[in-house]
Order: sequence, then structure tokens, then C-alpha cells
Amino acid sequence: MAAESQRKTTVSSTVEDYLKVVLKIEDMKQRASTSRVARHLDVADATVTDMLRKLKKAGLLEYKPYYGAALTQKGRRMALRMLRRHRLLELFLHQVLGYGWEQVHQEAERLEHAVSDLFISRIDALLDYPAQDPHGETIPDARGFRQVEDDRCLAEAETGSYTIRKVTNSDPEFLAYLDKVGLRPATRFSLQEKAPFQGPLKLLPESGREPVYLGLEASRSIFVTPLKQRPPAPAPLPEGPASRASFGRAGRGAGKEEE
Amino acid sequence: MAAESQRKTTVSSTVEDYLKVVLKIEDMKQRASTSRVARHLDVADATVTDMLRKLKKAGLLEYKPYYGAALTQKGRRMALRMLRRHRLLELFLHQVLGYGWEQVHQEAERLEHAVSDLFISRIDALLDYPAQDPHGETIPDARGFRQVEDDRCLAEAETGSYTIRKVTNSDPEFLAYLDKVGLRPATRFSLQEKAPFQGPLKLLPESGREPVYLGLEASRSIFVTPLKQRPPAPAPLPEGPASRASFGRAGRGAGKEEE
DNA sequence: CCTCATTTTTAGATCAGTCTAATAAATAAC
DNA sequence: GTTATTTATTAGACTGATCTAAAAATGAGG
Repeated sequence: MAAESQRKTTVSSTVEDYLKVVLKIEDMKQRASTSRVARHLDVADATVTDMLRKLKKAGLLEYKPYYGAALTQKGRRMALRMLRRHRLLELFLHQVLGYGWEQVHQEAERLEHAVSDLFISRIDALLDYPAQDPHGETIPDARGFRQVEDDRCLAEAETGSYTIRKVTNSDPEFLAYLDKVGLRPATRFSLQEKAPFQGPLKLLPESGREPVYLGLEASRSIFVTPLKQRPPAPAPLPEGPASRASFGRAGRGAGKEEE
Repeated sequence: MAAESQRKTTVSSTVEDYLKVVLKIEDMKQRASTSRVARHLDVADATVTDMLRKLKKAGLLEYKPYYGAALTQKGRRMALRMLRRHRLLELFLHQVLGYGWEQVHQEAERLEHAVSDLFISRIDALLDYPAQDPHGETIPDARGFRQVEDDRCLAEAETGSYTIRKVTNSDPEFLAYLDKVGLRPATRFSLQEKAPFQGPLKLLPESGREPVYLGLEASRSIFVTPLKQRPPAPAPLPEGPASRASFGRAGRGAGKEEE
């Protein structure tokens, strides 16, 4: 009876936020240095130093002074749990309460610390065990597993046809803008030009309207999948950015899993 | 332009809890003494003394040392806002997420501090502007008004026929028991006997089953409306304790309002 | 391998909310 | 109307999360 492996440590919502940030930084293949964590959380470096030592003592991460932190299994499990909660809540707010995709992040940020596991499992069922949140981000499953994606960010893509897979930017202004010009997860578009020297990208959303010009920096938060040939127009989603479906939890096919 | 009257002070969730408790005590026509507040919040008396002085300074309540506290207009407004949030959330959890009525209180207790006004207004609309929560308690409207009820608690009722209006007890065990024996808001029953000397009450729920014996203490948290004559059996609610309906927000008839 | 800029840590303080123990006020008992 | 009991308040301390300013380690350039 592997009892020790799952002692349910309860942590403050502050700690939950630190863990989330370290996970996020690790996901970006960066070193979770004191200052980087501090920037993400908008606190002073000294505060982070203290906290990292505390989290190390709690066995949630490894911490080497003057170097940085890395999640332990236990810390990673907790961070993924928060990620799951956050994303399920975002989708719930969007689908059930009609929030715009630019509104969901802020609310989920508070709710993720407050709701019970029961709440989470109820909305999971209500949403029919969804795999993506309104930004196209993968929702880790209840065990903390998640699909590993090999998406390319728009900044590094060649001209051609793509589908938007996810948008990793929670700035409401930016998201509202994308929404307005018709760029959301599952939208198809063609990348027509990339101006040199950090110049803007020229995109044409499939919905045929005006071309959209996007700064290079902005294009780093948009992840795309190349369209193989001309796809046989598979019924453009009726409405709403959420893009449910594609595959349910059970019986998914390919794709590696992590954690 | 009455600008000053609605400066939006933001308070901690701790302060919100203190205000709620003072309102609750005042609603029970009791004096909000230091120790009474402390008991409700399960903190030390000294803690309450400090906090009451602080809340007085913030203009949220009046406080007379060695006597107690009383909400100001501003404090009352905030307390009623929390009451509304709490009760709307309870109903939402029950109706939308399928929580049992004994489960809703605890979750709402956390959520009420975390959700935004947008969230509240969305669930209000989703639930079609309900007037009662799953325990039969009145939900204050968005302006902080609430119906004043003249209900009688079962402990003080004579034998006869009644409808349960509300149950003012959040102990999950107790609520689960009531549910099991078929006693919920809108249930009709007859009070058959009251044993003397603090003895139990004998009730017969309309659903015809076994008689239920209830301690005097328990009967203090059940509020009832006497049935006038034999009502023409108005279709016993299909299921669920929530008892929506009866009247919507608009076009209600009698009933005094408060605050 | 020394020096300087950058990053990180240490030291010391603050704030909100809480506690316990000791004192003081109010109230009830005689 | 004293005294005893109950109820409140003051005093002093702690915890978690944060800050600023000063000191120390790291690493890049010469």
C-alpha cells in the first residue's frame, strides 16, 4: 500500500501560485531562476528566495542557491493539478456562463484556489470531459497526464496555410483584438508574408475578410498546425472560440503523454 | 450626483466574514457582543475586539466597548451583498452542479469571497433570478433588498398542518437526515404531537411515510407556514429540494421589503 | 586571475490576522 | 452596596507573505 506517496499536503494559495509559475517556466524550457519567478509573480526577488527555500523544505521543489528551482514529483503533481483546475474553470466560464475568452483567465485565477475537488469533477462531467480550454491549451487529466504537443509558434512558421491550435497569452486586450479580427483556436488562415527585420506578419483569416497584420512579438504567442494540402472543408465550427471536441478522453489515438 | 454614497471599499475576506456574522446575529434579534461574534467565527474574543475596532474605524459598524457592535448602512450593504452571493451560489451548486442541499453551504462559504460580480450576475440570470436558496432562505436582490418574512419556527408552532418554508441550519448531517425522512422546503406535513418538557415533536410528512420524531432543539431551525384549510393539492413538486418559482422578482405582490 | 556588472541572498521591518495570559469593566448575588 | 462571576480589553507574541537596502556570489571581459 503505497501510502506515503500520496499524503495530501495542503498548501496556501500563494504556494499554489509559486508552483504554477515554476511549472510554466519549465514548460518554456527555461531555468526557474529567482528573478524570473519574481517577474512572473510580480514580487520582489528577496521574497522569492525565501519562498523557494520554504518550498524546498516542504519537498515541493529542488532549489540550488544562486541557480534556481526545479519541481519535484510532488510539486509537479500539485502544479499540474492547478493547471487542470485553471483550464477547466476557464472552459466552464466560457461555455456555461458565457464569458468571452478574454475574460476567463482572471476569474479562473481566483477560482482555482477556492473550488473543491467536487466542483472540479462536476464541471468536468458537465463539459463532457473536455481536452482543451478556450485558448486551445490542453487540459491535464485527473491524474495529471497531458498530451505532449509539438506545435510551432507563428513567429517561426513559413508562409503557408495553418490552423490555430492555441494562444498562450492572457492579456484581455490582445485576446479581444484577435477575436475581433477572427483569429481563434481552430481558425484556419494563411500566412502570406513575413516582413524582414522583426517586421509584422501578414495573415489572411479563412473567413475571407481583411488581411491582418501582426507584430512579431504577438506572433510568438500563437501556435499553429500546418494544413496538409487543401482540407475538405470540415464544417467550420458553428460558433464560439472554445473548439470542444476533436477527441474525447477515452479512445484517443496518437500523441505522447507526459508526467 | 450622489458620488460619495457608493465608494467601493474593498475588504478582505476576513472582514466579509465578520460583517456576515454581525448581520446574522442582528437578524436573530440579538446583541452582537464580542463573545457572540467570536463564537460564530470560532476565534478568540481578543481577536474580535481588535477587529471590531478596526471595522468601526472603517465605518462598517458602530462599536461600543463592553457592549457590542451594530452594522452601519455601509456595513449592512456589504453584508447583504455577501448574503446574496452565498445564497445564489448555493442554489447554483444545487441546480446546475447537482450538489445535495447539505453540501452547498461549505462550498459557497469559500466561493462567495472569490467570484466576481460578473459571475454572480451570470448565475443569477442562468437561474432565472431566483428568490430562494436550497434551504428556503430568501436571496436578497442586487440592491440589497429582501422580503421580510414572518415565519414561525416549528418549536413554537401548535399541532396542525404546515409547509416548510426554510431550514436555518447548515450542519450537513442534520440536513442529510431531514432529506432522508422527506422534510425539505415546500414539503407539507402535519405536526401531530408536542411532547411536554422539551420533548420531541411528532411529525407526519405528507409523503405519507413513517412519522418523524424531532428534538425540540432541532425544531428551532425549521420554519413553517400554516396551511389554510385543505389546499387543493397543487401538484407536489416533481423533485429536488430547491423549490424554485412561486414568484419571480418582477410583479411580486404583497410582502414588506427591508433595507 | 582580477574587476565590474548583474543576480541573488541576507538582514531587518511591516502588515493582517491570530493567539494566550493578565487586567479591567460590567453584571449578578448576596 | 460590596463582593464574586462573567465578559471584555489590553499587552505581548507569533506566522505568513511581503518589502527595502545592504552585502555577497556569479560570471564575463579584459
